[in-house]
Amino acid sequence: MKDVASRAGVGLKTVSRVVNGEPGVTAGTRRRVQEAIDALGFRRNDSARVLRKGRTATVGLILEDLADPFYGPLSRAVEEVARAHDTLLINGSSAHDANRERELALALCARRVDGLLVVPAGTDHRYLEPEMRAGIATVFVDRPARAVEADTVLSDNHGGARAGVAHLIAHGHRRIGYIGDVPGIHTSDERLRGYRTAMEEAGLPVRPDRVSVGSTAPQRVRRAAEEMLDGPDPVTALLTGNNRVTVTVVRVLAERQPHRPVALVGFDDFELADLLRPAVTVVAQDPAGLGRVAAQRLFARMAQAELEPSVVELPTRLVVRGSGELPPVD
Amino acid sequence: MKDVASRAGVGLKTVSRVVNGEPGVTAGTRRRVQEAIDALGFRRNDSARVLRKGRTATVGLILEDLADPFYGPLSRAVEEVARAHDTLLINGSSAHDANRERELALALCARRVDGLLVVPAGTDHRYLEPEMRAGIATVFVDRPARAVEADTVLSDNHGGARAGVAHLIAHGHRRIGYIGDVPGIHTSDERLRGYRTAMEEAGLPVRPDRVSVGSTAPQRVRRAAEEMLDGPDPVTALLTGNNRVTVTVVRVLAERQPHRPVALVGFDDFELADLLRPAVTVVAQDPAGLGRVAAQRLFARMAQAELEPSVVELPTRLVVRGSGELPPVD
DNA sequence: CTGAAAGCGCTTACAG
DNA sequence: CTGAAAGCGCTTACAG
Repeated sequence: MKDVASRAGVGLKTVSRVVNGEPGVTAGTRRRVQEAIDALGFRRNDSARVLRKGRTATVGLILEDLADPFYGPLSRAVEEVARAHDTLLINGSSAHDANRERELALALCARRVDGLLVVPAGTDHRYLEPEMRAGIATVFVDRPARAVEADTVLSDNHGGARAGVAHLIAHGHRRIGYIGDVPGIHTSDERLRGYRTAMEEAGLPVRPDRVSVGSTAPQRVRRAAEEMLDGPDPVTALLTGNNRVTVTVVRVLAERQPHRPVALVGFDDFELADLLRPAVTVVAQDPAGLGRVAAQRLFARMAQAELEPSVVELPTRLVVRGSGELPPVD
Repeated sequence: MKDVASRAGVGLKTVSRVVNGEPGVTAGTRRRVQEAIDALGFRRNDSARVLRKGRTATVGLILEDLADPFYGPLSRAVEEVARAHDTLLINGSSAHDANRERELALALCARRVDGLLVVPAGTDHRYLEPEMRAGIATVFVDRPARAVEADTVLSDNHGGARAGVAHLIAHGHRRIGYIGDVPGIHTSDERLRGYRTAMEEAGLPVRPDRVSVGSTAPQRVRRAAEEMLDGPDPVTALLTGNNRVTVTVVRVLAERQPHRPVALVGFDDFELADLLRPAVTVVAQDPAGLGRVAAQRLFARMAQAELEPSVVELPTRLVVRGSGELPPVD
């Protein structure tokens, strides 16, 4: 910038004005400066700009795994909102690891992102309190923070699971199993609670051998499903707690064809669910909606730091396709 | 940092040493500084650091759409390589728009990312030459840059499509159609070329009414498929040019069941392809491999700017599942 | 072992 | 309309 100024024979500030399209420069001067810029191949360094301005025009998004199809649309929706605010997005995957989440979040804060969106992997987010006090706007998505009061955008996990099980009950099922994710994860706990609620509302027993929570690794899910299907008092229907679980259970059921058909409702929609036979009935979340609403809240808070923390819960939607409407077969 | 120094009664440089864990500070001094840091809630500002150091420890990745399942694993693989180099990743979606690609790339360059990975949407990348000359390492992924010589990592699109069509021919098909993406996109052109090569090698005619390229919008693909299936001289097999096209064609074929079965090989693998009936035979790319290899090349170039530009082509893999082995039915 | 000065590349506040 | 000075928050190069 100094070189441009001396080459154009003007002051530093004039170059700055031209580069930023500010008024108060005669056409002639502007042209001379522009020529110097072109000749020297000058490109403004936004890092230096940031240092003076105090805003980085960057927000961070920490999620579990960018390769999971649930997070692609979520991240993309955040990006679109950020773009509308001329802001770039730094993505980071915690890989389901609380330490990695923390490292990433603090690295983003050290870069002074203007805002931070976090899908919590960890169970204690007090480490973010100093950052939030220091002015980094923070919104939690998909799961609430633990031990910290902050803006949060969730799906109605309890209501969705409850509706899914009620649907199975309405189709005559009484022996319904639940296979879900690791306990302690908010979404996982809420969906299990929804299962319990629906069962209790129908006066049905919640038997421990019909509830299996743990890793979503195919091996574990497969074993859990087989135990429920092959026991002495086998289930006639299943609710699966997320898309990873659903996919494995669909595989297990497909292998058993043309055995006794088992009804299935999956939490989370997935591509091609309608093309499977039977097509899979799901409780659909809106990942893009989660991202959009959370990002909008983030920018609102960035503009107005003194907002009261709010919790928003987005509705889920039961998508009827066939697998959830199979009648019970003993 | 100034406040910390005066509170601890030391110089600025000593604080810097403590913050960065550099040697040459007595334990007592270190402790005093640390106490001041804690008391004041000091957090180093990495933006300022960047300005002095010249490195931002950030790389950018521009792809088409983060919500597309092809790019999730690719982006994630880049992130892992970046993480191994203590570098953050800024993602940006061009949304298939050349102008948006350019805006994003230049915005990332203005922030002085150390490196840039680009899945080209545009057809002329000369706009990046000044940035590359100025020292921003750049690698193109999945498609080559136009009008610029640079590192490039591709899939073997021609070979993959050729193998897919040869597979259909080996199963007795002679009337084989190709439905692909917009012409002008490198991957699209190469796959079409692979189709032609295989047909010509078998002495089969490449008829214009059996080749349809254009938008991957379901509506267009559906019409293209129906024309080839319902014409006077209908195809007995199809090669689809990417995952978006495959999904739509699978839908069309499923709706026509139990009509005359049509063989299908899809370019790109997709989740649950094995659960469809028939399971879908595909030419699988390795999106994570593309991301990994490209990112490794990027960091190699960042370390050693004078490397000769190279082009790497990753192999594809034919995954036999059933749809590609259906015999021709007239 | 420790620190004062200069500087990274911009913008802000002010004066002319 | 234009520019010189100060400063954003660090690190580098050097001296003590």
